[in-house]
Formats: sequence, structure tokens, C-alpha cells
Amino acid sequence: MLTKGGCPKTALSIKDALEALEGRWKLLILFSLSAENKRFKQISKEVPGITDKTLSKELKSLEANKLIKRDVYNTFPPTVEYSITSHGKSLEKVMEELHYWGLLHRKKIIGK
Amino acid sequence: MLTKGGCPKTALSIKDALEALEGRWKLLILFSLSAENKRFKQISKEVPGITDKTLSKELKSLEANKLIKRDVYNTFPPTVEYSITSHGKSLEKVMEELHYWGLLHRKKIIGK
DNA sequence: GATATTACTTTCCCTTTGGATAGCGCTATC
DNA sequence: GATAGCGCTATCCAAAGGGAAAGTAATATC
Repeated sequence: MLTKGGCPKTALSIKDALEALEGRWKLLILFSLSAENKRFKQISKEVPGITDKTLSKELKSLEANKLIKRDVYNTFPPTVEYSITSHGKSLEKVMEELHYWGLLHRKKIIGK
Repeated sequence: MLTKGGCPKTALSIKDALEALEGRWKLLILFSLSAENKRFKQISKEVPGITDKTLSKELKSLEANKLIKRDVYNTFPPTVEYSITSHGKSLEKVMEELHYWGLLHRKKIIGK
């Protein structure tokens, strides 16, 4: 195990990560954007249960942390395209591990 | 990339994982317990900022998901020992990846 | 007999979150 | 000229979350 259990410095960096990703939406939004660039409405359709207000807030937070990029095109009706940044892509492994663990967890606890 | 971006089934398992781990405390508690078994007060000291009420609630949720185990010894004052289960240990890789990403994120965004 | 100890639970209260709904600005379509 | 489309923002209000502080049980210690 590379991650030393209980080490305070390690705990701090885990805390940093959790703060940037807090809530139940951010990783799901990032995951949806990791497939392809999307517009606001598209994301809201692909992330079930999220409201416009919350989505708008989450997107701002993700942008502030440079995990996604926002491009506005001067058209009508407005076109706003969101894309994942390289920093956002660096979360791929985290999402992968979460994915594997989620499967395991469902088998073990949820879906018995 | 093994995790296919945008795949709905993958998104579902990520959602499962997020639901079991939601909030900013659970992973930190698990991380602290991954070093050694601990009692209530010890945990509350090692997870800075958490209140008794919240810790109590989080521990219950972790136990319900079989991520930790709770052992009560019939002593006075009471002794209650918490330990991580094998299912909890299966989160090691998630924590590792979060740790690495947290370091990266701090370098890139927080600590400039 | 006052105090400390542990692992909580309870109460009070304030802040944050989150849903529902409506609206705006401009164009194209019916 | 009514309506739909997009990407939000604003408002209102109910519900949930979370902190502070005190209480409890039984024993040991001073």
C-alpha cells in the first residue's frame, strides 16, 4: 500500500480532493463531459434528477477549479458549450476506481 | 481507458459509490481507521472539525454499509472500538487515487 | 461528595440546500 | 402574433444539515 493509513499529510490531500469534488453531482457531470462536449440542456438530461439551478451552480464551481471549460457562441438561441479540461481528465483514474468500487458495492450491499 | 466516458451503466455505478461515500467526512474517517482500530474520541481528534453529533451519524452510516465494524466492551466508562472491514479496505485504491489527485490539484489550483 | 471519564443523544437554532416556478432576450417557425 | 427554443437568473419557501452546549450512565479517584 502506497497510501499510508492515517498519515496526516495524506489525509490533507484527500481532503483537498474531496473539497473540489463535494456533492453528488460534480463527478457525474465530469463523467458525462468526458465522453464529449455538451451543452447545458444536454447535461441536464444526462444527469438525472439535477435541477437547472443546481447544474448552473455546479458548472461554475467546476469551472472555477479549472476542471471544465465554458465556450459561448454568439448565436440565437444562445449556444454554450462545456468541455472537460486536461485537469478534469486527470480525474479519470479516480472515476475508474469509483466505478469499480461502485460495482462491487452494489453486488455486496445494495443488490442482494 | 477502461471506463467508457458517458456510458449510463458506468455512471450508475459511480452514483452508487458516491451515495455510500457522500459528504466530506466518510472517507476521512475510513482513512483514519485504515491505520488502526480506534475509539470514538480518538477519531474525533483525528478528523479535525467534526462534531460529536456528525461523527455519530457518519459512523452509523458507515456501519450500515458494512464499511466499518463496531465492537462494544462492557466496561466503565464505556469502550467502543471501531475497525475497518474488508469491504472498507476495498476502498484503498479509491483513496489512493484521491490522494494523488489531491496533491496534483493543490499544486495546480490551490497552492499557486 | 464533587469530579472526571466515555460514547454518545438531545435540544435549540441558524444556515445552507434544493425544489418549483417564472422570466428574459432574440430569432424562427407556424 | 403566439409559441418554442436556449441558457441561464431570480424569487419564494420548505426541508435538511450542522454547530454549540448540556445531559446521561456507572464507576473510580481525590
